[in-house]
Amino acid sequence: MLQDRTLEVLRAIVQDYINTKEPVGSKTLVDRHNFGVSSATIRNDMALLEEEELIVAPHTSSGRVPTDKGYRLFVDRLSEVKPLSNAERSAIETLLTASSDLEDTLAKTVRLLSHLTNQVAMVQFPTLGKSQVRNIELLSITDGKVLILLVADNGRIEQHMIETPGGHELDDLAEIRARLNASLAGKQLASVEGLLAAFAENFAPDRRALVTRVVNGLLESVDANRTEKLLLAGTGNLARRENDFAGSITPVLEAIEEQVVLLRLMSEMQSEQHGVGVRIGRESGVIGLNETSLMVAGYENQGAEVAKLGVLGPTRMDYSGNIAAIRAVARYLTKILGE
Amino acid sequence: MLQDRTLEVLRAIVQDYINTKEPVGSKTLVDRHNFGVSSATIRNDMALLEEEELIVAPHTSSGRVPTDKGYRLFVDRLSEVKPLSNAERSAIETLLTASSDLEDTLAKTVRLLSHLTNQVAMVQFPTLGKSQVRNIELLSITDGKVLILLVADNGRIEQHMIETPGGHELDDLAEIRARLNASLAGKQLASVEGLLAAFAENFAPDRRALVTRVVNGLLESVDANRTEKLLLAGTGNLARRENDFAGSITPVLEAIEEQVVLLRLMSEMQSEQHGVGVRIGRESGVIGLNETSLMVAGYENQGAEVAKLGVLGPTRMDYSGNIAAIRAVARYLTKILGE
DNA sequence: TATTGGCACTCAAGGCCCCTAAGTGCTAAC
DNA sequence: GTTAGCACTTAGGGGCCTTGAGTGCCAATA
Repeated sequence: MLQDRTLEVLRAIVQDYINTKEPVGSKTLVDRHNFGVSSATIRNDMALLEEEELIVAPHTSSGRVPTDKGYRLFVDRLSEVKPLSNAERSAIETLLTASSDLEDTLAKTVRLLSHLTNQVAMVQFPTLGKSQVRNIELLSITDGKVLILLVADNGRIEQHMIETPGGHELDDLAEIRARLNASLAGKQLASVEGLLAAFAENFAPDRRALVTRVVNGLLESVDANRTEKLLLAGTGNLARRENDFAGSITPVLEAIEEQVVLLRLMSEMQSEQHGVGVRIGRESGVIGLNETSLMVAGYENQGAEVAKLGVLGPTRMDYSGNIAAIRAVARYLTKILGE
Repeated sequence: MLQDRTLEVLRAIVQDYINTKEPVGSKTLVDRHNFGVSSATIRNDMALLEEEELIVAPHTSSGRVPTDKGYRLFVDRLSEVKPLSNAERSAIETLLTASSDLEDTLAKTVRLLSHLTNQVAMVQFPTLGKSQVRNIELLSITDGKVLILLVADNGRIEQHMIETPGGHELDDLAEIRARLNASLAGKQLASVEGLLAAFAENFAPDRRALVTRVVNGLLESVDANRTEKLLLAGTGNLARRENDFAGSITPVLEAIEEQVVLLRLMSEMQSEQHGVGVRIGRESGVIGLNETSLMVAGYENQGAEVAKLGVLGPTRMDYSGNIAAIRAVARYLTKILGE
């Protein structure tokens, strides 16, 4: 087991490396922090840390750099949540104002988070999984087109256009709509598929084709919403930190565009430290994200976690500060969604 | 006036520079193309081109590179549209399939375009400017919330949530909806504001508060839609071409995120060469886009141009090939939207 | 036993020098 | 108008050296 001072040394290395961007050596370390011991002692500690694969030396003779494992230990056991500055706090409160439009609110949130952290920020749309159907509407757009509208109680609204080749009577639509709402309103979205299994059978045979089309469209809506949506901001910050990446940032930008991967990762991540989940470097298991860390926290609506938000950036990032920012934004978003 | 051969030299310089990424000199030029004259003659031609500021030498003694003005002349007078390969043609036809959902179709389009050109691709949503109101719906979501739905005849659907603090009667909503549709259906979106000026006055005083809220919400919808929407793909390609930028790609990524600027540029651009509008380097007047070129073409729906699509990349790009790809995609999109 | 000073060693980075390859402009001849 | 020839320029690469920050190890110390 590593001694206390040795861990302090690790913490100092992580912090200095994050600040200076330079591999940190024993001499500079004792200069900057007052450990009360000599650099030779620190060297011994560093040898231990290196043995544990918490730090590495890029070249035989230059300072040390934290490994993924080192960052992990730092995040898990050594970092304190850096309290937000007043400026940050007030930025959150002024920029993040309530709006009845969910998309507006989330767009503001993601921009705010990217400014606070100087990283790429991500906000997931509320998932429909646990939420309920509030309303279903069927709108006749033209003779051959019907718009299906699915309103969920998490504020999310999905629209899906279907075609009705044979045309459709307004009365029929109204009836289908009424029966759909009767069957589904207040029900869990996850249960919709089951509830609609035999839905078409209640209709006269000559209308079943239309009903089936509507039902399929609705199921697609539900499904499209299970496929979560993501808002992003601050991709420019990635280029600004390019030197933090050994290779190119191309694969990172590609992973970002391929939102599916990010969404999967976000869903898998459980909150760990201080309510924020962290994936460091290769922990994500995604090739393009080898050198990036993700940090996410959940936000709530009506008492239940509905989705996540977080940031993505090079492994060399300010974990303490970002954890604080993410937590604060998640809490504040939860609060204004509740209003 | 520049002679024919001199212009041929410019074309050769542009093409070689695009291919090799190296400043091109007189000797290599005569090696690669058979001009039938010596390198000394070419040198004279190059001196003329330099005088006209069509090319520059990065350092006193190395090959020449086209200027923005040089690219411009190339695009306007020297480039031929490179016919698409069969592979490209079939890629367009297989990837771009009709779907009744506008967003789906555009998302596919933008990805396709980015693959064809290896650049950042952009597709603008149909603008509402010239299009008409097809339908307006008011949906009661909860007691205090009403969802306004604006369906335009270009396939675009806008949703906007408003609050009704005092609650609202379903009958009232139905009446407002009916009268809104009576006044607005089939009318130009641009005229909506004028048509609604005195709309609230037709209602009993005790309902006017609600009506006013609905009208304001609807106007916001119309307005939100004038603010056009943009889909992007292929930002990773930007990083891949990073060496083509003297500075960082950060400002470019920022300009991309700040879609407003891009949208304004796209709207301003008129089709020039072969139906494709081109802005080269500083022509855009946008600081962050000094070193990038934009190329856009319009696509149509129901016989009228509804929006644009195009690509963005470093000024050193394959103009001929990209013009061909953009044209083809724009035409194909027009075609499947017509179905 | 943990800490320390001392020391020999390593190595990346930067400066310097020189050379080469590709290119240029100019001039005089064709 | 074109060309050969020539003197000149310069970025970039290779080689060489120095420097500075850092290391590991060891014997001495508290």
